[in-house]
Amino acid sequence: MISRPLDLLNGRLKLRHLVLVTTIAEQGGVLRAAEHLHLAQPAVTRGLREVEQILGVELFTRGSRGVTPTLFGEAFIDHARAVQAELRRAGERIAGLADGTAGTVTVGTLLAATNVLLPRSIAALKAERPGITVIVKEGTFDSLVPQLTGGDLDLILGRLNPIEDRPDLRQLPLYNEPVLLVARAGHPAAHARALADLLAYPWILPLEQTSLRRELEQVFHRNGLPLPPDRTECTSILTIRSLLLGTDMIAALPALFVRTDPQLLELQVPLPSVRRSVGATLPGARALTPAGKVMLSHLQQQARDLDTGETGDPSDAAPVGD
Amino acid sequence: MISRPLDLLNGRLKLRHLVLVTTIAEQGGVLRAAEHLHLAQPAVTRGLREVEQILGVELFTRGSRGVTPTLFGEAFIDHARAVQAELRRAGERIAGLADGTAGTVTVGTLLAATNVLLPRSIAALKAERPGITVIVKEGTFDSLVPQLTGGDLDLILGRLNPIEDRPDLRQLPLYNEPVLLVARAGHPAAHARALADLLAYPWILPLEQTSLRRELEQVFHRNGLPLPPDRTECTSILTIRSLLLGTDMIAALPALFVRTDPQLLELQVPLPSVRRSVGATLPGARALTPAGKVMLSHLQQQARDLDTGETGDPSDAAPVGD
DNA sequence: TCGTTATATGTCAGTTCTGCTATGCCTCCC
DNA sequence: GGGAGGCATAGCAGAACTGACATATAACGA
Repeated sequence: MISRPLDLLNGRLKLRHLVLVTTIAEQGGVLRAAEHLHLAQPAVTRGLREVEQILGVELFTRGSRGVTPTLFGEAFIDHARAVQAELRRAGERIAGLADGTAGTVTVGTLLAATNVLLPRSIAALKAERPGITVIVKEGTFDSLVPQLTGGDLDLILGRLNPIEDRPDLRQLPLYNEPVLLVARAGHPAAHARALADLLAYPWILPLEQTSLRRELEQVFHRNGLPLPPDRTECTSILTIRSLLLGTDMIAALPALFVRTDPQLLELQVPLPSVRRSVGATLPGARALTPAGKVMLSHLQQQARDLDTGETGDPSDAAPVGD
Repeated sequence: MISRPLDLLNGRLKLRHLVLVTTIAEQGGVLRAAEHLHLAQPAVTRGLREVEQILGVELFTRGSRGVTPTLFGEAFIDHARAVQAELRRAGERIAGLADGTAGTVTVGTLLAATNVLLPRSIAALKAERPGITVIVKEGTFDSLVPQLTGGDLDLILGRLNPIEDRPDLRQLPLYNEPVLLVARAGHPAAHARALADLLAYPWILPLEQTSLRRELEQVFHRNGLPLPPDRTECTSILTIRSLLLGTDMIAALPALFVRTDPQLLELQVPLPSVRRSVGATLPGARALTPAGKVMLSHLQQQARDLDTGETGDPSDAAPVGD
């Protein structure tokens, strides 16, 4: 007596059958369903009989004033509605992913962009597309690149590193932000003008894996100076700031950190040879996801705003290469 | 930039497309999917392109060692799987409803059958088809009939009432169970042999709407007796039992109540004219649901057991236990 | 009893679907 | 640089699907 559980995926059942059944149920009659679907009545009747034949049960009892669902009809209508709802969701999801209304963008960030550019861009993105999930992963360039090529990251944001040896990456400059030497307000070397005058103080340097560190080492080297003997290596920006405020330490930090913090002092020793271009590093092969594109466009917009806000100072034009 | 949310129910998308996509995803390649579906490879390729054209996005990136889902592919595959799962459930549900593996049966019950027949039948039904939900509604025949014809009940179980005036009902006798006069063990009238001897005691009678009440009145009438002057009307079996045990009241009850309760005493005054047939009342028009049919078949089986058990040895109509 | 309302059935034409075979074009791997 | 594996494309024939029209049938109500 127990029949086998009906394979509805063998091709006989069509989606139109589901639409048909739910429409008949909603309209309460074959005729009304027909006009609602812009069909002639026999087409609807036949469609209904097809479904009933496929299922092997009667879905509606035909009355003289329309049709009413049977026990099976009630059950099947539920499932038919569920399927259609699922397909509607699928459509919305695909459309959302395609136009960047939904989706996820994962941004790897170096120190440079995290202070102003990234928060502003996220805020702007969220204002326009609340459906996009943003994930931020902090790290060094070397630790983020494998995640980028592996597909875990959509883009890396930060001071642009040389990538001549990485043809699978491409870079997109966003704005220029000089690196400044920084100390607390009231630091004894506040008015120093030469790098040599700062050697005696303790320094906070970036980790050796970072390109900023390498560039700083070159700065000392070109000036014929050794690295400062008293060194702390640190990437945690909160730690750096506390150290700066609590001691006489000196650090090299992106300009936007300093200029948004009244307790920090910009020293008058420029670092002209340090690359100042901040931008996004993207995978060369893979195309950006729609959500990633939207994020990138906001990054570009916010970067433009930063640059124009900064044009009062004409001294920072071209990045220095080597 | 925001596209309209993709109508996937306009007839272009087919269920086979969904199967196609999930199979390709599972098999990791068009070719493997093709052989898994017993198709040639071009058919699969074309089907995939159809879906992609319908959705307007690429679902798989074609590689040289198969295909891998894109962002959209991942999303769409989820929904496609959900749809297929829903249809599988629909198939199981319909099949279950059709063969009585699932579903609901709602039984209206009068006093008579509730003690032994119904519990046993429910137990047997549940043992065979745990998926069937059983709902029991107690009431008088008159109150249950509208629910039966209205579709709220599948059948009414109990002492059969005359229904000559109801052509929209039909009855199915199940077994015979006499109505006995009952009192507590040790009742002063324990050995009375005539109805007249019992008139002086207080009686519990069924409500006036019930047919048993009418038949009892006829019994008194035929014996030339008035109704007992001291009367309580009650249908609650628990109340009746307590009253019987705690007082000298007399009641007319189905035999199976008395014979399964050692504290109750069967009086030696028979009621031969009271109908003894217990059965099911069914709607004449509507067909029984599958679950209803299964319930009815168990009722018939259990009724047969009761009848044979009673012809062999009337004393051990063992209760189902509780 | 006759019209009204609704569903069922038969027939038919155009279109789409669905499968196939044959073949082309990549990319990776010897 | 030539297989081998794997996806894309073209063309085609038969099956099915999908729709319409005309008409039959059933139930209800005035």
